[in-house]
This record gives sequence, C-alpha cells and structure tokens, in this order.
Amino acid sequence: MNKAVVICGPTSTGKTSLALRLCKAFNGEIISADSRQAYKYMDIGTGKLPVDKSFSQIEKYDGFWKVIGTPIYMYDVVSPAKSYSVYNYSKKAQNELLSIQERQKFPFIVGGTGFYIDVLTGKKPISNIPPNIKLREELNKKSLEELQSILRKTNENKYALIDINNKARLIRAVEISQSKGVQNTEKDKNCSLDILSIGLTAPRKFLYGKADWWVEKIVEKGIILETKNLLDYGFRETAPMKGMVYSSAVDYLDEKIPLSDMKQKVKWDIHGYIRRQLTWFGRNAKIRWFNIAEKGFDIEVLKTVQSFLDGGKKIL
RNA sequence: GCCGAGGUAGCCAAGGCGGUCACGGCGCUUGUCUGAAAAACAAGUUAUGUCGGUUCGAUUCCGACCCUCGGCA
Repeated sequence: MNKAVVICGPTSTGKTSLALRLCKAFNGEIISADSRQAYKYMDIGTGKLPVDKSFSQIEKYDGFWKVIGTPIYMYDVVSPAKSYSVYNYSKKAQNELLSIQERQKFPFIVGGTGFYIDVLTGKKPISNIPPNIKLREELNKKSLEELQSILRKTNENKYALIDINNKARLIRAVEISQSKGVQNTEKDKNCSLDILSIGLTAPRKFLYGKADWWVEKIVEKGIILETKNLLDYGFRETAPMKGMVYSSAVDYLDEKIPLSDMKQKVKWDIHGYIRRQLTWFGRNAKIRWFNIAEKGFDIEVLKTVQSFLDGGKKIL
C-alpha cells in the first residue's frame, strides 16, 4: 500500500516549514490542504508567503509553488472569483498525489483544513450529488423558517438531525433531498493510502501568541496593499474575500474601522479558527501530536516519519 | 480647588419611578460538520466602585468617600 504523511494542526504552527525540512530528508513533495491557499493573488493573508524568512527562494507557477526547490501543489489553483469546494480540491489533489508517486517522490499532505484532509485521505466520504446552482439561488431567497418547513416536508429524518439555524446546511439538505441520485455513504475507494498523521500544536495561549504575532507581521508585509489589489481586480464580492483577514482589511480600506481595530478583529477571528481546528482534529484519534513549544519536537517528528517509512521496524 | 458627566463581568454596554433584577455585543470555553469549511451554525461562561443610612427588602432612593472623563481655575 502506498504511504503518505499528513502534517496537520491549527494555523501558524509551522506546518509548512517543518514539511519542507522533511521533504529534504525524505525526498518528498508537498500537497497543500488549505482551502484559502488554493486561491491566486492571495499570498500574504493566507500564509503562503512566510513572514519570517526572505522570499528569495520562492518560484511561483500556475497551480504550484517551488519553495527552496521543493514543490508545493494546490497553491494558486483557482481564481478568487470561481466557486471552489472540497470536491474540486480533492479531485485535483488526488491527481497530484498520483503524479508524485509516479515520480518516485514521497507525498506530504500539509494543511489546516481538516475537512479537505479527511476527504483527500479517504477518511470522509464525498457526496456524489453535485450542487444545483439554480435551486440554490431560489432557496437562498427564502427565509430560515421557509427552508425549515421545506426540508421538514421533503425529508423528515434529515430535518430531525440538521443544524436548524444553519441556512447553508438547510439549502444543501434540500438540494440532496430533491436530487434524483442516492447519496453515497461509502468512502472514496480511490484513496487507499497508508497514512501517518502528524499533528502540530501547543498550549492555547502559545498558539494565540503566535497568531497575534503573525497578524502584526502580515500588516508589515503588505496585507493592506494585497487586499487593495484584490479589490482593484474586482474580487470584492467573492467568497474568499468574505472570510477572515481579508474581510477586515476591506473594512479598513473602506474606512469603517481604524487599523488597530482591524488587527484586533483578525486576531480574534484567528483565535476562533484555531479553536475550531482543534475541535475538528481532536476527533481524529490517529493523529500523533507534537508540542511545538517543546525543544526538539522536530527531531521527534523526523524519527517518527523515519520509523513509518521503515515500516515501523527501525527506530533511529 | 470648583462645576458637570459617569463608575454594571476580562472589555464595550442596555435598563429599571425599590421586589430572589440584570438586554445585548465582544472575548473566553465547549461543540456541530458528506460539494461554502479561514465558511456556516449551536451551547456554556462571569457583574452592579467603597462605606454607611432609609426600608420587610437597595443594583435602583439618600449621604460620605474613592476613582475616571470633560470644562473652569
């Protein structure tokens, strides 16, 4: 069975820089598992550009970057104006996975979007029912109560289980109920990988501190200009611009809030994101956690990966 | 020093003509997740500046004090 290593964990734990070192050691290449790093033109605010190193060893290509010689796939694969989902991600990422294996390289799946990782590695099934854009537009005009009543009529079982106030979920549930297909519940058979999951974390306060520091840095590195450029390109109303970091930068550019408020807002947004990531990853009992606040954690990771590649027989 | 405004959770804040008071928001904590996932949604969490008076009962009324912010000096 083919092997792969997953490096996951909350944001700003140094997943990518550790993965780059592992790639040098184990002849590896990286597949990013991050829902925002997939977007073009969003480099600073999504953490693609490191804030603590020189940028000189980065080469950007369409659909991947090369950082100190190591390719990172699934960067810059889509325009912010395009709709993008876990489905699009997993299809393309799976191809990248195969081509890495064909080149006799070792794949490291690295990122903080747990949903994407779980679908790519086959832990979670992906629905076979595509979105119905027309239906969505129609349903989007309806109120929460109307959507609830529609779902109650079409699918009572689903209604009993759903997040009753979550409009996006209600719409999706109606969409599935009204489609002719039968939703699959099986995992994706394409991906039968032997996975080692490495999780990077630290005490909560340490993570918040790292995130806060990162926010200060991206302001220095030009997040405001990057956001302004995205607005100039006409991406104001796109999905990724509504997410954290960029939405606050837009508010600042619109002079709705001062810079200090913008920075605080982004920090709090990231804290919440870190919590949600930890909740998600916390359910996966297979993740082997390493505390980045402890000295020498990277050596431990290296040993763990080595042992995994040796089939668990040898320990360095 | 005088005049005015005010002190309600970690922060911002609503309110009550006295009745186990205590709206919100943010933060923080815990969760949910099958084509939006850095998204969307849910639950939990803590409080009336200090001392005294009136009263059956004070967060609310009265007094003193302390502190903050304006203005005058």
